[in-house]
Parts: sequence; structure tokens; C-alpha cells
Amino acid sequence: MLKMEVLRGFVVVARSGNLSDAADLLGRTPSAVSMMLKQLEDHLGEPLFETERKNRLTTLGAFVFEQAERQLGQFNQTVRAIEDYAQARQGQVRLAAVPSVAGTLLPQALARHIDIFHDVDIEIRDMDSASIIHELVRNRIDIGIATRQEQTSGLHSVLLMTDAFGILCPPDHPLAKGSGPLDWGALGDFRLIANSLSATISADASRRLHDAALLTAHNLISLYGMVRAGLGITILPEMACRGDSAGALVFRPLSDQTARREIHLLKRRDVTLSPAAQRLEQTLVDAVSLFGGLSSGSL
Amino acid sequence: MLKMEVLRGFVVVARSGNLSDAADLLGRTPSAVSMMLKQLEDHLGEPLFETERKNRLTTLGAFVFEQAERQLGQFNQTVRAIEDYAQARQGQVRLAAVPSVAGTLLPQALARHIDIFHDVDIEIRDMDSASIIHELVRNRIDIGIATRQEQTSGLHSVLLMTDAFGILCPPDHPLAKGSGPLDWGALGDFRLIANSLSATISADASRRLHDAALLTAHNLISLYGMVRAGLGITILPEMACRGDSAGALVFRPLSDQTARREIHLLKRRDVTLSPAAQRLEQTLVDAVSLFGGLSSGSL
DNA sequence: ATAAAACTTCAATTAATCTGAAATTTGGAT
DNA sequence: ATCCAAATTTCAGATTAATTGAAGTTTTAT
Repeated sequence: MLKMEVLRGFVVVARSGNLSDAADLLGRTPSAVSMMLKQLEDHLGEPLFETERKNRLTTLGAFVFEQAERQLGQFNQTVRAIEDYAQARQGQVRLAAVPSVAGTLLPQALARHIDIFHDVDIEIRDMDSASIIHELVRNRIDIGIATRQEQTSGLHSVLLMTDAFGILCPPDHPLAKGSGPLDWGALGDFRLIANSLSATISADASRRLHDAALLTAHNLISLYGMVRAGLGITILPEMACRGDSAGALVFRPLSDQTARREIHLLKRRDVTLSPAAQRLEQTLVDAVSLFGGLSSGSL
Repeated sequence: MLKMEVLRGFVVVARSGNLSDAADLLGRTPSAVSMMLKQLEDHLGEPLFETERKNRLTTLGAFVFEQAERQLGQFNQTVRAIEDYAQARQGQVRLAAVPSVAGTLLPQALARHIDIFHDVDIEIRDMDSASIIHELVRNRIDIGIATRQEQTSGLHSVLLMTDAFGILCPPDHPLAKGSGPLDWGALGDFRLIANSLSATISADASRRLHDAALLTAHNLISLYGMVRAGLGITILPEMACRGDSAGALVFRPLSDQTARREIHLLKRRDVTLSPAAQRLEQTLVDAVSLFGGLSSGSL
């Protein structure tokens, strides 16, 4: 059986033109290299060099050299690809996050990450939690950052952070005047614009407010617009309020600390992530502790 | 250092989905394969399989499998190419012969050869001896079949056959009437059309005839035409007369057996031919003994 | 012709790989 | 949940392959 190592030895000898230099390059004694060459010539049944001094190839030698050199290059390339992939220096990671995280934690976390792993392709999508879980289950993404839903079997989840709900209102709104946390009771008289995040709050007071709501927005941009236009106030996790780039709206936290959105890092339980994805996962978990102190409560 | 054998082992295990079957395929015990796999996983620092049972790959495993499988295919291809070349089952041979041989011995010799070595490309050219030597020296051809010239240093030559000169005349010519060998004296009165082959005859009688010749043809086709048109007779080796496809001309041998053209097989002295060329060389040498009896004298 | 350099050969050593038995783990069946 | 059979791993010894260093041979250059 023709072995790669033998071809490598032959190529080095053919390149250096003599045995002893080649032996140095290979880290072997000339006698070892000589025997390895003999083994190859015996296998092929013909000499590879014209003379005993290894400086001129036969026609067969030239052919083998050409073939072996190309093969070696490809092999080295493959080995490098495998090792780079294993060391997370190369690869692809498909990541999906809910919009609020995609716009806040993610940019900060990735800023440091991409400097270190500049050859790793990271695909980022933002979508709602249900879609993220849907995509994860179908193995279309590697890592999801979302609120855990009911149907989370088969997924592994780690709580990244919790985010307190509060109300968002226009600056000229009565609630914008005061400061400090608000009770549910303080909201009773104002029109509420419901949204898919606020709809998940289980507190009775919230349920009643939602039943009375006349408008529901499923998209943050339109939600901001409606609040800004004075159509009503809305209830959102604090992080989701940062997306209001106009910055004109006022946020006031709710005193009910049970009203918190949990944000989890999700991945399939049965699939080991690629090394590159594992590193990114670690980066994300690490980023939470740096980010957590700012405005969202960590658990 | 990542070795080809290890990748091959991994690929077989990944394909068969369990260790023991893979071990059978590899002709090893399961324990040997297990250790080899462990070595690979240790080298990469990450597991390649999801479970201990080797039936599900990790993301890294899938990547390595893809890379290794492709690499293995290429390696096997390279090995086959090298071995085929060494066993003369593949390759190219560039062959040049003087026209008379190219049209007579060569077709017969190659008929048998190409059936055996059907994957070997053989390029055949016909040219005069001087050009053949010129091309050989420049390493543009591998094997030449030609008359040895003065400047033959650096070439290795083997006498293939000798070819007796004779005269070629039209059927209505006086010399066409008789039969049996002719003396130089019998040619004295007739017009001679000289040619590059006859010009090499060293006999004094021939020299005198050539000095008196009014026409010289350097190409067999035109030579035949001129003889056929009654412009004169010519002197040619017998084999060169077979090219007269019209068949109307008459050949009579010369009694001077020193007037023989020597046809050699020529190759560079300092270059070992490719295995495919070596086989063809042998075929040509062998073919001479079969061919020799017909009309040319063997030495 | 001679000496130095380069390569080969050979036997002993070293390293790598393999084996077979025993222990452990796994996945399924009860 | 517990057990069983099959699969895999581990370990120490055995086998095989590769390497070395010394001595011998060939080649090249002086």
C-alpha cells in the first residue's frame, strides 16, 4: 500500500536534489530516507532517479513527482481545513435572535468576537420566538436567542437574562410626568396598544387591560409609531424599547417584578454544535454578564 | 501529524455506522479502530460522534467526514495514476520514424501493442533521419527509428535492421526485363534520379553515378512520380520502395551487399524512458524478428 | 589517482500499531 | 426501573514497521 508519508519523502528529496538535505528537512537520517525511497521504487518496480545521487529524475520520477506534489498540496489543505474547523478558526454559525436582542446585546457581543474569529461566517437573522424555535427544530439555525415557548422539547435552553416590562408612552402623556415604578392600577384609564410581547404577561391586571385593548401591533416599528402618534400607551420589556431610534418616547418600569420576559439561549439537544458555534455560544453567555448590569435584571 | 490512514479509518467507521463492521472492512480488530479514532479525536480536541455507538456524527464529525472522503478519493486516484503509469498501463509515448518504417514495420508492430496498452497515447510522426535526431536531442520525442547520423553523441542506438539497396525503374525500362541482382556496372548508361537515401551509399561506383545525376528528389512521392514518368531510374532501400502504392514500378536488388541502409532505434542516453515508452521500445525490437524475414536482411 | 562526499546496506534499537482479554458503557427489553 | 446483550474502550503484551548508527560502496571532484 502506497502511503502518503512515502510520497512526501520522495517529494522532499526530489525538490532538494540530494538525500542528506532532504533528510534534514524531514527530520530523519539519510539512511531512513534512503530506505523509504527504496521502498517506493520497489513498489513501482522502476527507478525514480537517473543516478544514485538524487538530482535527476527519470521520466517515471517526474510523473510521480508531479502527481505526488499536487496530492500533498491538497492533503495539507484538507488537514488545515479540518484543524481550522476543529479550533473554531473557520466555519459557519447560523444564529437567530428576537429583534430586541439582535439590536442590543448581539452587536456588542459580536464586536469582540469577530475580531478573534475573523474567518468564521456568522449569519444573523432576527425573528420572533416562535419562528426561532421552528427553525431550530428543523436544524436551519444553530443557536437561537428567544423566549422559551411551550413546545420546547428536543431543545436545550439556558436562561440568558430577564427583562422587566414597563410602559412606553409619548412625552406629553400624563404617565410621562412622574417617575419611579408604576402599579397596574395606574394604567387603568389609558388606552393600551397590545403587542405580542405584552400579551405573554400572565398577571390578571394585564389580562384585563389586554381584553380592553383596541389595537394590537405585531411589529415594533409600527408600535413605536402608534405610540408616538398618541393612539395609546404600550407595555414592553425595557430592552425592546431601545429600538425606538427617535428616542422621543418615555419608558417607565412596572413595579410588578413577576412581569419579566425570560430570554433563553436555545439549541438542539441532540446535536453537538460545531466548534465555531460553541465558541460563539460561549461569547454570548459571557456577554450577558457584561451587558446585564445596564438595565435588565439578571437571574 | 494527521495521517491519511487515520482519516481512512474514520471514514470507514462513519460510513458503516459502527465499529465492528468497520473493523472488518479495515481488516483490524475493533480495539485497534477504537484507538485510532480516539487518536483523531484527541488531535482535534472535540468528539466526532454524538454517542459512543458510532452511528451519529457531530457537526465537526460531519465536516471531517466530508473533507476526508473527498481527500481519500483524490488520493486513491493519484495512487492509481502513479501505479498505472509505472506499470505502463498509462502514459504517452512520442515516436518518430523514417517514412519507410512508419509505413511498413510500425503498423504491424503497433497492431498488437495497442490492444494490450489501450490507455497509452502513442504519437507517431514520420520525418527524415536528421530531423528525428534533432527532435530526440531536444527531448521532443522519446524514441526515434532512423539511420544513425554523424552527430549521434548523447544518443543510445540499437541496430534494428538493415535494408539492401536496389534500383527502381519503370516497367518498360531495359533493366526491368532481367532478373536477379545487378552490378554497379549495369547502371552506367541510364539516367539516375538521386535521393537523400541513395546519397548515403559510400561505394565509389555509386558516388560517380551521383555526381552525374541531374535530378535529386527529397521526397518519396515525387521520386516515384519521376521514375514512373520515365525521367530516370533511382536507387532506394527495398523497404522504401513499398511506398509506391501504384505498384507499377519494378525493383531489382543490387549485388553490392555493402550498400545497405542501417535502421536504428534511437533514444537519449541520459534519460530513462517512461515505462510505457520502454514497453513500446520492447515491442519494436521484438517486431523486427517477425518482420525481418520478409525482405530486409537482419544483421 | 586519491580523497571527500553521498548514498546504501545491515543489524540492533526504538517507536508505532495491533491484538486479545477484561472492563465498561450503552440501548433496548423486560 | 432493572437487567441483559451488544458494542465499545482500556490495558498490557506482542507484533510489526520505522529508525538509527556504523560500516561499506559508489560517485564526483580535485
